[in-house]
Amino acid sequence: MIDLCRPAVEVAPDLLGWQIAAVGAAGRIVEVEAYEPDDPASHSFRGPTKRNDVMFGPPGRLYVYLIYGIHLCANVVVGSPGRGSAVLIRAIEPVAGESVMADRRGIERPTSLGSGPGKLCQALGITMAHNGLDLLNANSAVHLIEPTVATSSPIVAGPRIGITKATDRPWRFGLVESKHLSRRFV
DNA sequence: TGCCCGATTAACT
DNA sequence: GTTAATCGGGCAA
Repeated sequence: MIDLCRPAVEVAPDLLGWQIAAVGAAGRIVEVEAYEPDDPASHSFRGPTKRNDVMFGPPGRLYVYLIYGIHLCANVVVGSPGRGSAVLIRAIEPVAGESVMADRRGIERPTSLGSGPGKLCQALGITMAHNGLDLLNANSAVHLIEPTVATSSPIVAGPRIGITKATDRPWRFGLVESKHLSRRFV
C-alpha cells in the first residue's frame, strides 16, 4: 500500500495503473491530475466549504463534484489530512464490465468509455451519493485496487486541462501508451 | 437574493 | 473549430 499522505503531485503518478472498481464495472487508471492546497486551480484553495468538505477529510476518500452543471468528476483525497489535496481521475481503460459501462454511457466504442473525467463517472455509475466513500475499503461501492505488479509503462507529465488558473503547473500525468487518454500528451 | 462562470461533453458546421 | 446544455458555489450588493 502506497503512502497517500504525500503531496498530490507525488501521489498522482503513483496512482496510474491502479484499478478503480465500481458496481458491475472496473477500469485501470491511465490519466490523473494533481491539485494542491495552495493551488489557485484547486477547489480547496479558498478553504473548506460544503462542496469541498471531503477534500479536507482523511486521505483515501472519494471526492465527487458536479462540473458545468452536467458532469461529475471523481477525485482521490490525498496529502496531509485536513490540508485539501486531491488527485483528479481523468481517464480509465475498461478492465471489467464493459457492457455495463457501454450501457451507462449509451455508446459502444471502448476508447470512449472512460476517456474523460465526466465519462468515467458515468461509465462507473459514480454519483454524488458516493461522495466521501472510503476508496481503500474493498467493501465500498467504489474502491481502489493497487496493482500487484508495478507499472513499467512510461509516464508523461503535461499541463492540466480545462483550468484557467495556475495553467503553468505540469501536474497532469498519464500512461503514454494508453489509447484511453482524454487527450494526447504533446 | 442575484449573477457569473467552471477540473466537460457531444453535437454541430 | 465552435457552441449549447445546465446547476450549484462563490462573491457582490
